[in-house]
Amino acid sequence: MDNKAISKMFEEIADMLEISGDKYSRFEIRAYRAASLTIGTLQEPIEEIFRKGGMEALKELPGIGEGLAKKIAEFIKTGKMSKYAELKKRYPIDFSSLTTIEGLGPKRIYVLYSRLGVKDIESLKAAVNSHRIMELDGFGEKSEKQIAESLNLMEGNRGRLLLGEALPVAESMMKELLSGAPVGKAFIAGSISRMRETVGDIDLLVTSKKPGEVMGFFTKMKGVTRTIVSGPTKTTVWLDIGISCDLRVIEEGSFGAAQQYFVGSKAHNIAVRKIAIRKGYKLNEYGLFDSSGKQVEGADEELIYSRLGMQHVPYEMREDRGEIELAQKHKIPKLVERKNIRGDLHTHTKETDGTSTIEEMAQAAIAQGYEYFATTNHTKSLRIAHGMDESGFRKFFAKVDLLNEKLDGKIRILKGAEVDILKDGNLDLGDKLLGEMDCVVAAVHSSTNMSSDEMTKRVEKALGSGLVNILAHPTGRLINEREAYAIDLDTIAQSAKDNGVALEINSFISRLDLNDTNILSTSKYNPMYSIDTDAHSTQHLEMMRYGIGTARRGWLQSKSVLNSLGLKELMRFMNG
DNA sequence: GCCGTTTTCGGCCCGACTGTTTTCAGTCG
Repeated sequence: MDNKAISKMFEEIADMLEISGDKYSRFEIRAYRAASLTIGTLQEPIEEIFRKGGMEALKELPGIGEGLAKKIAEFIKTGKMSKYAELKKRYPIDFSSLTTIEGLGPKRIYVLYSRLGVKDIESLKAAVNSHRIMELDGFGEKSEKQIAESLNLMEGNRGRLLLGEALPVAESMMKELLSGAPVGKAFIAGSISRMRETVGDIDLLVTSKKPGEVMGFFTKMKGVTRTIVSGPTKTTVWLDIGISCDLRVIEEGSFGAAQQYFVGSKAHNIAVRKIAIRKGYKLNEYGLFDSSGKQVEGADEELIYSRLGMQHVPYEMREDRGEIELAQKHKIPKLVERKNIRGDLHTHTKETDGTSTIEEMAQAAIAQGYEYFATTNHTKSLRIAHGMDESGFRKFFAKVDLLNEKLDGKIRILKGAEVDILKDGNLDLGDKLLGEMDCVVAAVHSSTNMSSDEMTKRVEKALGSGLVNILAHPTGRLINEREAYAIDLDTIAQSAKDNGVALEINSFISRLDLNDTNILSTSKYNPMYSIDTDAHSTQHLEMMRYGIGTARRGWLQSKSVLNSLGLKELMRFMNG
């Protein structure tokens, strides 16, 4: 994907312009940084956008105009960006890695380069070891030590964590703060609150009249390995899980404004603050202020949006992807919620690669408050997961029948399978058995490196079989591990709609597949979506919230969610 | 370099913390 490369280049161009001392204004530099943010957080490949819509489509992206669109097009077509190359010749410095060092920005990196020849991490390490950094203007003993520490930390840095890894940690920290420190309200903000699939740091927000005490408690909490910065309102610590955690302490009267500010995203906030300015206000984390400097809103987030003529925006939508305009028109959709979910349609048991029995899964699903759930074990060609053949399924289903009787309507277990879509598009179980099942989930698990054309045809054939109800993890990606396989989701979404097949939003923390942008882009075909956990144990049923978060990031409403239907309507869809 | 209910020029989001330059620039989010 070129997105990362282009985003990095724009950021480095900004860094180089900043130290060049040339005629460039700080606003021009800011424009490059804004564009870098836009492209870096884009989840559709930029070359795809360019291929479909050309220069015009590029210019529709926030912060991209004529000039930058040209540079992007140049890079997509030639693999080079002349502006970047020219500057790089003048400054052969690896800004993108050096700026990851705590306390180093372009200006100080340039000092290190011109005085000590530092141009990458290796030469920075050498400079630290020679103890020559502390002698430089603008540096001192502390700066050198901070750089040394940050270099050490780099080795253990895990980068962005999965949402499903970070959120439970944030929740337990929140609990510890509430029970041990003098705090009133407490709130998890940042990308976690927006349910982004990966998380770069944890942002916590609390109200307190004794900020000093709160900060003291916070820096000694479980999992905190060192304090990075510490002031009266803001403290940053490093956690043993390999990311940092910010705590902001504010007063009750500013809680809503602080929420608005720290939920983000940055792009959303900048857009909202511009609206505030146009209306004669100033918005910051302490409140909304009129031209005389008087606070007119602050405690309640909803009232801030309302004062700006906007509807309250659900956290998951705050990415500056069109939600600002919807909020101004009061047309924010009512997004799907946990309480709409009436069952889970993709789960496994011990019979294949799960670790819980069907009885345990049933009890756990009852505890979730579900009306139904589908047990969908793997089929025979997936040997690694001990996939079952026809006789295995028949034996298992006999057991399910007995259990359904025993449960006496407390929950309905639907008999199903996660059937492999074979290389030729055929399904990995006999039609007769598949036809008898309540819920057939189909998935690609093998031969994933075929062309987009072949893969699309393969999956289309399966969807057209009349036997499939749900297409599981449609792109096959594993976050931070494996790219999506090549497939044309537009064709697949249309085919799913035509064949009465639901597209899965797989809630497993390393999958989240479809992802938010996939949902946004396939919604125009109006297919149904099924938010499932792919649980391999009873605990995994808890992952439903990540799938719901992803669905909400894709602006999904419950009317498009298959498993928000009651059992009767669900069966009508399955048999239809 | 971007952008427009201030629309083709003239603005451009806002504040906290740190180290070191005795008054603030650089960095960060």
